[in-house]
Amino acid sequence: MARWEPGTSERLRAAALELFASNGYEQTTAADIAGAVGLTERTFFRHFSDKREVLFNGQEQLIESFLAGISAAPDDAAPMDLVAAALESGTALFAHERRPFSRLRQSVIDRNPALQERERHKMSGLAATIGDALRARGVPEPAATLAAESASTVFGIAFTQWIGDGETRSLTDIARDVLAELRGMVGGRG
Amino acid sequence: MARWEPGTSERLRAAALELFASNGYEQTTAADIAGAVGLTERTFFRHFSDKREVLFNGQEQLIESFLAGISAAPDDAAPMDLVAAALESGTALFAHERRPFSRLRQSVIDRNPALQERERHKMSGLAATIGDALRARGVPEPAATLAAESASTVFGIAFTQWIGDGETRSLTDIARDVLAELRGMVGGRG
DNA sequence: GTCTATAGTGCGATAGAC
DNA sequence: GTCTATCGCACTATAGAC
Repeated sequence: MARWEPGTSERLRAAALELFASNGYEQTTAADIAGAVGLTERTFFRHFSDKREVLFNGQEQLIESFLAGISAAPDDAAPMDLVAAALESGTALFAHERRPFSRLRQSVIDRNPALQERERHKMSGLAATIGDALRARGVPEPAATLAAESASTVFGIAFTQWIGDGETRSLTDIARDVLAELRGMVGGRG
Repeated sequence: MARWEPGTSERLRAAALELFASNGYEQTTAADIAGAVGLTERTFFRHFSDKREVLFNGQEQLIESFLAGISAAPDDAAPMDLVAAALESGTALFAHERRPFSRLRQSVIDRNPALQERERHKMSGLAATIGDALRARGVPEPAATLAAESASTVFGIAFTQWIGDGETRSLTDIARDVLAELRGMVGGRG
């Protein structure tokens, strides 16, 4: 019998989401979350560098998935092809069953400016990492940054649609449509 | 003779930038900044809702300038024409003389993750406001959001170039080039 | 202007796993 | 013995309430 249960971070995250959803983010202290899983505030901060992080940890695989799509693309792929490849791969993580969880989490974030700020920061980090991958493949500036930011923007818009009321399409399908819309809008008629 | 000096916010902002630049953001307390201009910590927080805000207040005219460009565009302008108009107008605020100040301010931000987070948040607010303006002009979704985010991205990339070492072009000229690059990249050859 | 709650840090002590 | 997760306590700064 272990002295400490495994998966402490996961349990803290689950408890945090639950408490944030029912009592509000600001009304929930770090000590409340820790207490809910039988730990102390100090331990909470060992697992998460700050209180917001408890809602944003575990996104590493999202980044990895975007990067995997880029790695798998053919050598002669244009920047926008790499964006498409990254989106195909990155959006595949969001299975239909995940929608209720994503909706709940987003509703918490949408009600708090500090959390929105952190969310933007994370999306920005995603774009930066994609940009690095593109530059590593030889995409020059400013194309690499433009492409990376476009991928992040398309993902964000698609995600918002995906968790929208009554939406049933897959995130991947939505992202394809949004990307097509971007191509049409920027490319124009000519 | 006034009871207190006018331009308190401005003096606090100037003192803050100076202290952040020389001592670091985290090493500078709100009380330090207030003390530097003969005020108390409490007064600092009456002028700025939080410590980071002291570096980001005063960007309202940037937003207004972007919106003015959109308002002035012809009725039949396409979304990307509106992006171009917004950028022309918004970038015009950054006169050459402002470069040293912008460089110093950015160097402070670049050295602190919390400030980068706030910066992203502000850029995000800019994109959201542009998006509102586009929707008000009848641009549908997701084109409005895509265009607004593109404007914000182009501005960000152009700004980074503008404060780069040895750069002499105007921000407006750089933004034009970056926007052209975006058009070329997304539009592709066809 | 004062008072207070909370976020977040630093450090030493403890106690199981190995 | 080492390693690591936890606790407990003291502490500062932010930020908001009064």
